[in-house]
Amino acid sequence: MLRQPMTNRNAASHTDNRPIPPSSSHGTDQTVELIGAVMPFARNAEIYGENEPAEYLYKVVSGSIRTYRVLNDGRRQIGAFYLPGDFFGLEFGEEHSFSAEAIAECKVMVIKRSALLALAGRSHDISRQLWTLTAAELQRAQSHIMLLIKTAQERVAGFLLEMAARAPGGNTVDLPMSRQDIADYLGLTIETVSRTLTQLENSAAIAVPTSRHIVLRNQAALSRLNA
Amino acid sequence: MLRQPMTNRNAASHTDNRPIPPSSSHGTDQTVELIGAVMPFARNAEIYGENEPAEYLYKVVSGSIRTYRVLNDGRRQIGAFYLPGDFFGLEFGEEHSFSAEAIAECKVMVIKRSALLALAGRSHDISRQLWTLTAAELQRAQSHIMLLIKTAQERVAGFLLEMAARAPGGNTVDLPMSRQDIADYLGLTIETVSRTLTQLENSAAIAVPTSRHIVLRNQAALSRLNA
DNA sequence: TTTTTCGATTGACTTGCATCAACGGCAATT
DNA sequence: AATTGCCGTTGATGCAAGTCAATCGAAAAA
Repeated sequence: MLRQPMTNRNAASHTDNRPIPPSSSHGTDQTVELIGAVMPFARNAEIYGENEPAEYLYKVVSGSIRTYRVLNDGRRQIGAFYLPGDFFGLEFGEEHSFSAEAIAECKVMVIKRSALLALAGRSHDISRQLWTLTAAELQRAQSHIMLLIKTAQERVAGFLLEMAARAPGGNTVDLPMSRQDIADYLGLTIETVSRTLTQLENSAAIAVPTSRHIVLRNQAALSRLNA
Repeated sequence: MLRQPMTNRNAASHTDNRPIPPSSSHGTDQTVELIGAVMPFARNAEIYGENEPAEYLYKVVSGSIRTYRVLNDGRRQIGAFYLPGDFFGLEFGEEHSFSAEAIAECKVMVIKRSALLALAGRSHDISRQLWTLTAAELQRAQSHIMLLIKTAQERVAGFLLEMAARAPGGNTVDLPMSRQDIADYLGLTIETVSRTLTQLENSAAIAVPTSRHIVLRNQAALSRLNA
């Protein structure tokens, strides 16, 4: 159940990667990307920390992001993975409820929350978009809850299907994250994730040509496991 | 891991308890309770089912409600418990993502979603309230996720603290729900819930004068367990 | 009062997943 | 080519929680 304190040994490094002033703003479209500046982040760099004031909303341009919480004894729970096109870091309250890190080098569009909220006060369109984003997060969290009550096989199958549905590319999945990240998302250990993948491979449900690249051979079988 | 198909054997009965037309509507306050009719539900009556069109938003007047999903093999996951004053059943999409049942006799205020959405289109106040409700649900779901990765003791302790924080009444908690409901909320079995409660009682953290009535003797110890 | 029923508790056992530890492959560094 | 570190895989062992089954109460029914 327990694990070494802090999974991500080589986290941080984070050479004051704070948002810089917006560069390009184009007119007054009724869209949330209104006032975005693109920022690069290095592998494992922290984008924001839990309980920090939530000054920005973020959109993934390239690469991928994980959000997580750490319990007092060091167990880490990953809340979500965000892929290109996804928004993250939107808070209703004033503080971030998770920490966020870059999984690998990535580019992230940064949108000032105060500007967004001001805009939402005037535009029904914008305020509806904020509601939309929160509702999408809620759906994700609810599916996540359903995952966490299942067996190891079901969790891994569900995870693979989720990733396949999100990233384009037919029945093949490229995982940007490590086994440790997957384990911390699914509430398992890396060993169990690894073993489960080989089980699924042996039962011909998937193929694992390289460890970060997975082919879904029998999507129906995976779905059957999923629920 | 598995359990008999469908936990709630004696559910339903549900003698067409569908919402009746609103009775009292008072002016045009900028509040979500605008167009509510109070409806009674019997113990275990279904208020709505998963995937049914989400026609209404609900507010608990008295009694309590559980929402849940059932997996194909019969495992039930309770999404949340709702106590007097709580809203439930708000959906961003067109369908309910959980089923809802009355835990015991209860009264529920019923608010037409279409009217609410129309209103939200005109009132920033209302649309902000909708966002608020969704954001509150999201927070709950995220805490629920954190619960589900913990040990049995930690889950039960967390659950008791959550209930104590929500219902007034100092360090004493009245549980409206059965052990099976608690188990399905925490991803445990009734036996483990029961055993864990007696453990907590033996370690003087709580007292259990009657099975639905629990006294928090050492809130600090419970919080320490909680995370 | 006695009986019935349903929920809660307890005990014995089984098992799935975590833990611990060793090993192998790959990429970056020297 | 050799070294170092990281990441993933595999095997052996232990424990926490699940399963099965019996019993106990308390509340409802007779």
